[in-house]
Amino acid sequence: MQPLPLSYYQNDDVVFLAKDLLGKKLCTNINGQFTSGIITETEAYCGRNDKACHANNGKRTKRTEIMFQEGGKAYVYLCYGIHNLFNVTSNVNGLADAILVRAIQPVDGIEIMLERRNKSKLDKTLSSGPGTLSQALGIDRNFYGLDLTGHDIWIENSTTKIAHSEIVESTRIGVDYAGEDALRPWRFYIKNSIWVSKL
DNA sequence: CTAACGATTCGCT
DNA sequence: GCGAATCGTTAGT
Repeated sequence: MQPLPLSYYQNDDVVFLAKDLLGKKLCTNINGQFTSGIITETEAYCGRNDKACHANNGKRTKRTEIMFQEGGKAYVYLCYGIHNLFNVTSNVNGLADAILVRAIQPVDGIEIMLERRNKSKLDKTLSSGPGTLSQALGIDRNFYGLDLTGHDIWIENSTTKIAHSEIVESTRIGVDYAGEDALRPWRFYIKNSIWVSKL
């Protein structure tokens, strides 16, 4: 399967993309260790008029800079001093949109992921949460700015097609500081999946 | 330079 | 269910 092309990420509708990414396969290849999982939960962050977004209203800092570049890159940042959170950037140069991937269903390299997570058996705690899925896939801040059409990290279509009726929407997690923008229904996950951070 | 804080997780009660 | 862990980023002095 081919990585999704650059054009896929240039879409100006970040909410559409957040939903469309559900069911697709997120893959990493680190020193020959191939791991992947089906994206089961996402959140949309828009660079305009969304106080939950780090790059809201043109807030350019060293950290947010990558979101202003053309879409299709990895935005990884450290949260609570402990966790690496992985986002897909989208839209065209100058418009800072991103999709946070919050959970995956493990597919390839499960033994490798268990080892990275210091776990012995496979259950939802392996990769259902934005910090834990990054650890399972080996994503850290070295991935900041990496091209998602390259060979280290990429996203590809899978045989799993998610019908619109199979998508549950809710408010985003942990963004209470965003005031009324915290009420936007911009979190999406696959109905009936156990690979979700929180019901 | 300093201080406050976070798009979370884990372990303990 | 609750609180600690833990450090880079950010904005302000």
